[in-house]
Amino acid sequence: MRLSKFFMPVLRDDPKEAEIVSHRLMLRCGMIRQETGGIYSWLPLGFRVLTKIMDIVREEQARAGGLEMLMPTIQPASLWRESGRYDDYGKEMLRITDRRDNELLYGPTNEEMITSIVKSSVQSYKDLPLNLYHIQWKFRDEIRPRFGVMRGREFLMKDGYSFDLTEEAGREAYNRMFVSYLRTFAAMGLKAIPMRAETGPIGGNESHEFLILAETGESGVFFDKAFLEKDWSGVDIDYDDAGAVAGVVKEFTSLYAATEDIHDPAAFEREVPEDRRVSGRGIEVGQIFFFGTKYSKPMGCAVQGPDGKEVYLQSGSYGIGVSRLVAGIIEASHDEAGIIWPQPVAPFDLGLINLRQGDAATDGACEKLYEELSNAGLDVLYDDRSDRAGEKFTRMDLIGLPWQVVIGPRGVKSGMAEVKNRATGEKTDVPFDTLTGLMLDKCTEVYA
RNA sequence: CGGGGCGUAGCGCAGCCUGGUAGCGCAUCUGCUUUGGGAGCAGAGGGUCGCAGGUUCAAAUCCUGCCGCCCCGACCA
Repeated sequence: MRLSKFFMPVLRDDPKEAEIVSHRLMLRCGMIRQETGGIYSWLPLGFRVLTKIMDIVREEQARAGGLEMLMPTIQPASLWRESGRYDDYGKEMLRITDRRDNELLYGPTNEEMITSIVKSSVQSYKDLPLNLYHIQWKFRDEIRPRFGVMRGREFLMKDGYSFDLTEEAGREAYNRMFVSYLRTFAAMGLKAIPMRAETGPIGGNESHEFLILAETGESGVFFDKAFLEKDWSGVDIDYDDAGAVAGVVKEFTSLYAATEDIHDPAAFEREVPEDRRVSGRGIEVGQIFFFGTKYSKPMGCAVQGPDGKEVYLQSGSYGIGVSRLVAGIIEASHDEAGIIWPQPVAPFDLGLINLRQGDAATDGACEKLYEELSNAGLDVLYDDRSDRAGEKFTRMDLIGLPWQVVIGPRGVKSGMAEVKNRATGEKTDVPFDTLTGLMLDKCTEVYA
């Protein structure tokens, strides 16, 4: 992508409404634009990151047996009356009336709808297990939306639902999602610590929240230092091996980790040696629930078992805050100059900077490299604008692509490009003819 | 919902107290000179001063009502 043809309205000054760093940087980079309180447009740069995150979610869901589908944003109120949540949900639910006076709502989550779908289409235990998910916009009319897309009213969420015949099978489904979440966040370059959680309005008997550490996080967290020492990328798993899956879950849940809501100081002190106790702040990026028959029973979602008897399905639900992750990743990965994208979610693999746009030799070298890098399959943002060098450097640092390839008249003379690692700031001179190979290696390295 | 703050050009702000018909920086456009970490000079364009009433010869400025946004708290992916 040529910057001259891209839409990336970068702001030179900090917008006054943005307090926290991710919100500020997202606005400054031209990733998002607020339309009204807690509701945002995603501009091309931001949308690219959102898409990268969705790609990773889809890949890991597929691996763990999740089937993607798409349910609507608007739901009939009748569905929610069946589960009894229409009245429980309160003002957070946006209620709408259509022209025929039908009561509708903008979905804050989809347990009812998915249960209804499964109920109407699944009659036999032979059709189980099922694990269905979608990535769809949700609306929760928060009392106080804030911090940009971190706590928006409209937000993009991956929500998945499992249906099993027995409680044991349901718990195995929960475990598979637990492990897949570890993998999903790790694939984005994050360490998301699973913490025992309250079930809230979703209900149920078991739940874990996944939190990434960030100073600006909304939740206070307490956990065993061992989490920081773990190698998340090493969670390679055979999802068909229930014992192995349960082993990973046990490994992660046997260590103390809790948010302030349910933190038990006595247990913390008992279970974790003093020098290993860590407290800090975290951002919740995912939550999983196992709630058994909480929805299947009131909604009559049952199948015939092998013995011919009707059995209510055992369910869980599994959410990932996709749009929140964009902000969460920035909170976890930035410096004074701007964002530092982990490679897997970066909007582009690298930025190519032409320091002297209009100079025939420099333009020629840049065009050639741009073509070469692109043909190699890399996603390149080519800064071909005629701005001054300083502005280009500052802007590229701000948007935080993992690698910068800098080409100016000096380098063209010596046949060298300067390659800068955004995270470390390290700069290396690389001959033009080996550049593409090197960048291809760098950009496709498994994220560690 | 309680408490605090803010709405003036694309962005950041001054002007308001003490009414006299709108200004600064950056950005934008044109030209020339520059060009390896947010250039210089010269010129130009751009604003129903959040909205609606009221007071006044005259309102960005004073009064009333409304709307929107941000921050702190109780709730949440």
